[in-house]
Amino acid sequence: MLLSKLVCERVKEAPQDAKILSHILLARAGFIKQVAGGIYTMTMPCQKMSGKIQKIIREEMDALEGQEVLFPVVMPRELWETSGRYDSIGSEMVRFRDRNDRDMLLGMTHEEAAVHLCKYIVTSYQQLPLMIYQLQTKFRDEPRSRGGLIRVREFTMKDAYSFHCTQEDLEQYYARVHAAYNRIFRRIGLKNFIDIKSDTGMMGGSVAHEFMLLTDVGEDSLVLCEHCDYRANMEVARSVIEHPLYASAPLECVHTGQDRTIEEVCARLGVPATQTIKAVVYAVKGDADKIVIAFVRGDLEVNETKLRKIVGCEVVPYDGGYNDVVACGNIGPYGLDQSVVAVYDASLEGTRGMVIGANRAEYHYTGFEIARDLGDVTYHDIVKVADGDVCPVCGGKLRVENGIEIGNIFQLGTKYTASMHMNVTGADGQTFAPIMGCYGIGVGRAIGSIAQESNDKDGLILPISVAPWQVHLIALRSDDEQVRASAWALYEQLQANGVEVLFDERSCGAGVKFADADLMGMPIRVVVSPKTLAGGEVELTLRRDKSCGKIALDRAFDEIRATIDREMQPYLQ
RNA sequence: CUGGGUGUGGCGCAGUUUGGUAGCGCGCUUGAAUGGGGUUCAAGAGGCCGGAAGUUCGAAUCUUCUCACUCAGACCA
Repeated sequence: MLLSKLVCERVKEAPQDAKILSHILLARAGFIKQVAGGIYTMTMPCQKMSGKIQKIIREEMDALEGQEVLFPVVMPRELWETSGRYDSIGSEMVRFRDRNDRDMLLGMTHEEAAVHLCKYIVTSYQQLPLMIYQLQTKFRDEPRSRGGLIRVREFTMKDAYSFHCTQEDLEQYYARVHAAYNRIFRRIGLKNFIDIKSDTGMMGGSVAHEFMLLTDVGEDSLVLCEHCDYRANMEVARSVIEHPLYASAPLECVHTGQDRTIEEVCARLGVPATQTIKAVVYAVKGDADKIVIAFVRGDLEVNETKLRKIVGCEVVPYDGGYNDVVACGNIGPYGLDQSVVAVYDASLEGTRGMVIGANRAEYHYTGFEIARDLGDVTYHDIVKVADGDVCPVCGGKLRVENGIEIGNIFQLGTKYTASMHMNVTGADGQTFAPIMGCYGIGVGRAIGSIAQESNDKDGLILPISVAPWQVHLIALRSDDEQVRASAWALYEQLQANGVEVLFDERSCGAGVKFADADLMGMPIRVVVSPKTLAGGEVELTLRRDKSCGKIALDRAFDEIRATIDREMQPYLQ
């Protein structure tokens, strides 16, 4: 490819709206161009990179006996009603009507389509296990896209669905996919990634893992143990809560004035935050009158994902102002309005001598003892793990880090096969609903992740396994007849022998060419110039460490090929 | 959805307070010089100032409405 013809504008200045490094670099290198919020055109280099990532994914999926299919992007409402998700998924799913006024939608995931495909074809246990997968554009109307390719509304995704006779078989296969995912991410050149236990969210199911690239700009919080291999998404992470026990005291109503926050009340009463009970108020989504109050120890934070699971519906922070139920912010478990749903965190079990809101303006109770004053209540784990907490597995210290989700795998169970009545006849002649797993990888996000992780001050450093071109050939002083002839000859020889070359044959200055090459990040740079030709040589530089050497012109092709082979080694399976 | 910000040649921005029909840098075109890290000089091309309505003799600038993008939060396989 000739750089002069490539539709890919490199710019010095980052777009105003690009905040994170991967976005800035991909935009500056001309790999992406925004069309609308969260919607991008990928230029040729980016598309080639996407293709190489997809190829690696295909190889790994095929090695798991995956069958590549292509599900439709547009599906009718009825298909999604069979699983109940037409109603349960919110406005992130695009719905529209076709010309016959029929309700349609854009698929954001394809469990329904996968079951639809298999339920009519797979009727015997002898056909299981099987896995089907696709690489396809997904559209999700994200409430807030951001970060260049990291979080977009339209993107290419690999999604895979497996069907099994037994849970054991699923688990065995799941482990194989797990290993394949590690290979995929390693082969596309990611380094600092891990897998963690995760919430199953709208997918349903029980066991799930997310693959996370560790980076400060990650949107997910991860809890990692420094001593053992306990790793979990903040949404599901647990920790051991220390239990300071305070002296028992009679319940007493005290005036606390305008003090409402834990800090203010603690300061006034001279107690530590661990001796208070905090009330966090939520409204049930879609039913503004229904209120959920989460009670946790004063020093802890509520994990809304955990809370959501316990109350069984969506909750959002309450902002309806103060009223009889939400008395001036002084809310406490004692004498609480019976109309609210109260959820008690496990950190409160057995506590005594605690300070709580009095459900009355300007007053708190002291000496609250939950078992004595409230009787039997059910405790749940609804708190957020904090940095430095104690690991629930080994007692070590937990660390909180940020990560980008680059892939996920779920053990779905029979949620879809059962609701959609997929029945398979077993060896015993009885029918059963197969157990499913599903597995996703976002291709565009992988590109963003590579850009985020692999770069230096001059630009991208693309792993050779996914770089759009293996070689960035530069002719310096292309007005020089000898340079032009040699560079073109080398370019044609490389191309003719299957080496992917981006050829900068423009007549501009050396600085411009080097800057472009550094920014675009091809792994191997070859320079032909009057200087190198004077010694009968060309120059070969590796982008990753800028290590540079001269090679004889007549051996250039072989050297380049050998370098490519050597550089590819770490990325082969 | 809540709260901020921004819309002016391809890109990054100034001009808006105090109305008088657009300016800078980069990029682009042409020519010359230079020739291993975004080089220099000269000459050009390119914008109905996001959109609509209004105020005014006159609007990028003032008023109202609207759209888009964006940041923080909420949300999220």
